[in-house]
Amino acid sequence: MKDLKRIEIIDLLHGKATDQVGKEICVKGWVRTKRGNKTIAFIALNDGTIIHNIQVVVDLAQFDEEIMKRITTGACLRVNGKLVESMGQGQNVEIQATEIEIYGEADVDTYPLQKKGHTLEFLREIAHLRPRTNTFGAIFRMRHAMAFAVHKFYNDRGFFYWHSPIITSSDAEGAGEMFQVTTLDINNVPKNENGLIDYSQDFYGRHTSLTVSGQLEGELGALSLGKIYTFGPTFRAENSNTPRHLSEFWMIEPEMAFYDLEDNMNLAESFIKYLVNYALLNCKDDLEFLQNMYDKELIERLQFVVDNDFVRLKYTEAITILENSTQKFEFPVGWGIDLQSEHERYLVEKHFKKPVILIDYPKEIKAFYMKQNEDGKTVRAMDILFPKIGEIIGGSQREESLDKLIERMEQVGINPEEMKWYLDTRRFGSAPHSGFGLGFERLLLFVTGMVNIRDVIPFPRTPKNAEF
RNA sequence: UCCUCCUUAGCUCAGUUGGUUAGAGCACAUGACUGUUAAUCAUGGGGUCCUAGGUUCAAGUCCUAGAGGGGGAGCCA
Repeated sequence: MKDLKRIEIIDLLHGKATDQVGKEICVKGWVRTKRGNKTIAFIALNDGTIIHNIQVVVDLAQFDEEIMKRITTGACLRVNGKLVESMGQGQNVEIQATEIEIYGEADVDTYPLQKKGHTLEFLREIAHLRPRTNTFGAIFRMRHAMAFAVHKFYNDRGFFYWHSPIITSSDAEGAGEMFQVTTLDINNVPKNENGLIDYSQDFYGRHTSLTVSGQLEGELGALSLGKIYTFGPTFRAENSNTPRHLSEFWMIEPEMAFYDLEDNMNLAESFIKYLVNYALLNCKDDLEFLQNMYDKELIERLQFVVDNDFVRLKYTEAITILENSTQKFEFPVGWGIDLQSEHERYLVEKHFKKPVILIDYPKEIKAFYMKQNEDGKTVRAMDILFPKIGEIIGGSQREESLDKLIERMEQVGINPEEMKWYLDTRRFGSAPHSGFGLGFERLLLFVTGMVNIRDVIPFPRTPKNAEF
């Protein structure tokens, strides 16, 4: 077989290789469909670079019947052929095959993917093969684009990418149940004289867990480098079985010295708009596919978010709106309650019909590190609520006063002694600062139009499910 | 964790008041067709009715328990 340089399908279809028309080229990829008659076959070949396929035209008089039989949906091919303008409709160019090598066959009796559509539930059971479908190819290309855009956004604004630890000894982050990390033999755990587990014999000589948030370590970065962001995996051992929760997910947590809550909101809003706009500009083919297949208003909704200001509202005002609404709520509304899903949905989807930033929550329902307002009742918290997916961002201005922070920790039962390293930020050169966390997969739900969070991460981790 | 619905061919599903040999579409195989676009048409093969118990002359169908999945709730990002 002639040794030709491989050209990626994205370059063939997006014009970068138009000068190749009339020449013999090489493409490599996986067979999506094969159809045809006794004299001619059409193979739709996809190499993952783009959602579209290149059509390979095979004159059956020139190829052995046995080779053609082995070319089935899912097989991987190396094809040499002449790039020509297509004689059929549906594509501009196609390849008239001269030589075909089969890299890998896909047995039709056992290969689970077919030409026709599958349910997302079925594809979840074969998560190791689903990236070969149009849908998941589009989603995971967009996942990459969004991750890249995150770094570009912050780099362009002078933020530093800060690596907070994945293994942590702090269990006071207060964001949820933690996965324990240990090398102790769990069948024969060493005990101390009090009958408790003797962690001094463990790998780190102490009790350790997987992080539930990089925020506390992020504050250390902000109070030295000025503006940092983290972007890494996060783990929560909550028994949450919903389409919006994973036990292993990715979170972006910027933290900025000298930012107040207003600055924090401005950053968060421009960040989300930047990401959505980046998707509109750079993921056009994939968005159009997802819109056609799953969500007819997807692109319109993304454009709406880019073009419109988010509503900014104090918690107290939100309670008033809810109390004055004619809507019947399952959970009663009153100042001091933690807003339920139905309340958030009413505000975002019915009352304002826009993303909403809620601020100044009662201190009792928020974390200890949030800055207390002068009213003595509320804290400088902000949640950004999105249609359909709910809370996409949670953040706050942080309490910079050492005394107030210690007082609040004692009120909620956290021992300040164990958080000495964190309190040192307030003890030495404390500064006003703010930050927030964005759930990466929740953002992906919004930009892809998917409705189940298990469909926007390659290998979802949820309670009772850690296959692959 | 709670509520609720679902589990029948490789996939998506039908299956009546419990009753003879469990069906369809797609996929797959074979054949037809000189260019198809999720090609089309014809023919054919293909079943642990989720698992374990129970009721009954008789269970895919009814009952109990379990497993897996969907949706909703809580927790949150």
